Amino acid sequence: MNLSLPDQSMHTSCDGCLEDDKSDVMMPCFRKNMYDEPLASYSSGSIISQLLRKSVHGKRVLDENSFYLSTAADSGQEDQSSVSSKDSTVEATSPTGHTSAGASPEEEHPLTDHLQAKRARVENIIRVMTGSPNSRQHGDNERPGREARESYRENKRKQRLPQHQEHGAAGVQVSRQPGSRNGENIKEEECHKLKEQLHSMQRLLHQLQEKFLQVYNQEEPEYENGEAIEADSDHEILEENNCCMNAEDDYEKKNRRVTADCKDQKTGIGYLVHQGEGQSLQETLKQELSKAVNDCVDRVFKKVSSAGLDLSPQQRMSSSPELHSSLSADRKSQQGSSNTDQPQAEEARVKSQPLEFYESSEAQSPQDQTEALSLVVRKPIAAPVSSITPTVKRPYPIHQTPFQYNYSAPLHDTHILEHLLKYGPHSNFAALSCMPPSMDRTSPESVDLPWDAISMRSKVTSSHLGHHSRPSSLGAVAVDNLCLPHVKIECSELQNMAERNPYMSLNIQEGLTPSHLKKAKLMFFYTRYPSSNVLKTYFPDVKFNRCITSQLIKWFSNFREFYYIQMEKFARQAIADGIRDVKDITVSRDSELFRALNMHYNKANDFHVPDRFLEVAEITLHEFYNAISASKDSDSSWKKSIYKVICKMDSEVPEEFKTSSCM
DNA sequence: CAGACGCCTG
DNA sequence: CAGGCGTCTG
Repeated sequence: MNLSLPDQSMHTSCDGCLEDDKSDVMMPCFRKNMYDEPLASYSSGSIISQLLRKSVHGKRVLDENSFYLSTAADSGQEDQSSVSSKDSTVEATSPTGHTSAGASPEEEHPLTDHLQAKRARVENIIRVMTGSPNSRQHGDNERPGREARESYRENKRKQRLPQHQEHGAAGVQVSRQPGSRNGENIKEEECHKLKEQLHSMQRLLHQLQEKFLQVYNQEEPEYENGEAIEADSDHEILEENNCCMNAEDDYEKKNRRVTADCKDQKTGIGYLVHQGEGQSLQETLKQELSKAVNDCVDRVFKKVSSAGLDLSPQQRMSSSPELHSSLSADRKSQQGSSNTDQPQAEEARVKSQPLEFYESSEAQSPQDQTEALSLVVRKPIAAPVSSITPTVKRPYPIHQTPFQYNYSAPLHDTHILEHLLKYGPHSNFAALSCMPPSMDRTSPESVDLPWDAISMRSKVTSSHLGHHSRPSSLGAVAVDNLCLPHVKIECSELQNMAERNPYMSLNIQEGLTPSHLKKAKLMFFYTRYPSSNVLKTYFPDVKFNRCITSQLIKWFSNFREFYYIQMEKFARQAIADGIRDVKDITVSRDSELFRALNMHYNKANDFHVPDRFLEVAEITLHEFYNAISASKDSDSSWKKSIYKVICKMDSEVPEEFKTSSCM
C-alpha cells in the first residue's frame, strides 16, 4: 500500500482560511474551523487572565451585558469571514472606549491591579450571565467607558446573583490579599473564579431547564406529575480538586442541585480539575462552563426551532451569510463586539478542547440500544463550544430567562440551526429528568412550541425503559438516558477511566453521530473494507462495543453496496454504449460515476477525494465490465471475485482521520 | 458460536 | 441507512 496520498488529497476549498499545518487542513475538509493555536499558547501562569483580557479586549461583551450563545468550531469559512466583517462593523459602533480601558491598563499594572482586574472581569462575566438580558441592551453604546476595574467591581456587588456568587467572591477577597500571592495562589484564585462562574452558569442552566420543563409540561402534561428527578449524584469527583478547597463544599452542595446535564458537565469538569496540575486547568474549567451552558441552551433552541422554522435542505446545510443573518436578524444590532481582535485566542481555546465533554448528552445515549433504535445518535452540537468571548445571539429569544452568554468563538446560529434542522432536536433532554420539582410552569411563550423530540425516540422506550432504576416520567424525552444496566456500567467505567487517565480527555461518544457517519463516508474513499481495529483507531472518540462496531461495519457494508451497485450500473452502461475495450473506460473527476459516488460519500463536496480512489473505482469498473462482458454475471456469486480484488486495494486512511474532533 | 459479509427490503 | 436473514469462517 504505497499509496502516497496526494498533497491535495485533504485539500479543501477553504484551505486559504487556515494554516498549512496538515492537521489543520483536515478540519476544513469538513468545514470546521479547528483552530490551530494550541493551548500551550497560554502557557503563562495565568491562562484565564489572558483569556479574560482577550475577552474583554475588543469585545466589551461584559459591559455590554450581551452574552450570546454560539457554537464555536463548526463555522464555515465563509461564516468566519462574514462574521468577522460583521463584527468589525459592530465593533465600530460598539463602545470601543472600553477596549482600551479594559485591556491595556492592566498589562502595565502590577500584579495586584492585574489580579483585581481579572477578578473583576470574571465577576462581571458572572454578573452579566446572571443578569437580565433586558436590563440592558447591547446597543447601548453610551455606556460609560470608565475604568474596567471600577466597573467590574461595582457590578460585582450590584448585579451578581445572591447566594453562592457573592459568597464565593467574598471568600476570595477576604482570604486572598492581593499582592501577597504567588503563582499558585493566582491559580487558585482563578480556579475559584471559574467555579463561581460554574455556579452561576449552573443556576442559569437550572433556569433553562425550568424553561424546558415548562415547555415540556405544556406539551406533555401526562408526564407532569412524575418528572424524574434524576439521581442526586452518582459521581462526585470534584472533591479531587485540589484548589480552592474552601469553596469546595459549597461547590459540591450546589452541584447536587443541578441537573443531570449539569452533573455530567460537572463530572467532566471534575475530571478535568482532577487532572488539574496542568496549566490548562482554568482553561478547561472555562471551557466546560461554556460547554455546559451551551449544551443546555442548544437544547432550548432545538426545541424552539422545532416550533416551525422552515428551511430548505440547502439552507439547513448552508453556512451562508444570508442564512446566518436571516436567522439572527437581531444579532448584528446586539452583537457585542468583534472577534477580529483576538481570533487566534479564540481559535486556541476552541482547539484546545477538541475532545472534551461538550456533549454530555452523548455520554448518556444508549450505546447498546437494540436494533429497534436508530443507531445514529443525534448529536446536539457538532462543534466544540468555546469559552467566553464573541457574541452571537441565539436566533430565538428565550424570554424570562436571562441567558445571554458569550462564547469565545463565533457560535453560529446557522450551525446550530443547521444541526438541529438536519438531525432534529436531540432527544437528550436529560436536564429535565432531574429538574427540581419547583418549577415555574407558566411560560406563555413556550406553549406553542411543539416538542417533537419527545416522540422522536419513542421506539426505545419499549425495550429498555424498564431497566432504568428510575423509570422516566418524561417518556421518550429521557429515553436516551435510560441506559441499559450494562450501558450504565460502561458509562461509569468510562468516567473512571477519565478520572484515572489525565490524558484521556476524549469526548467519548456512546453512540455514533452523523458526524461519525460523515467521517466514515470520507474514510470510504480510502478503505472499503476497514477492519474493526481500523475503525477503532479512527474513531477514538467512540466508545466501542459490539453494537457500535457492528453499526460501523454495517455502514461500510452499505457504502460498498452502493459503490458496487454504481459500478455494475456504469459497467453495464459502458457495455450498452458499445465500448469494446476496457481501456476506454476511465474514471475521472468529471465522470458521472465519480460524481455519483462523490455525491454519496462526499455530499458537501468539501473533501478532496484522493486520486487513489479514482484509480480503485476505475479498476472496479473494469472488473465489472470484464465480468459482465464475459457473461460471468450469470453466476450467482459472480461479484465475489471482484470483491476479492477490490478488498486488496484499500489504502491507509490518513492520520488526520484519527482526530476524533475533526467532525 | 460469534463475527463478518452480502443480499434484500423498508 | 437500518433490519433481517443466510452464508461463510475460524
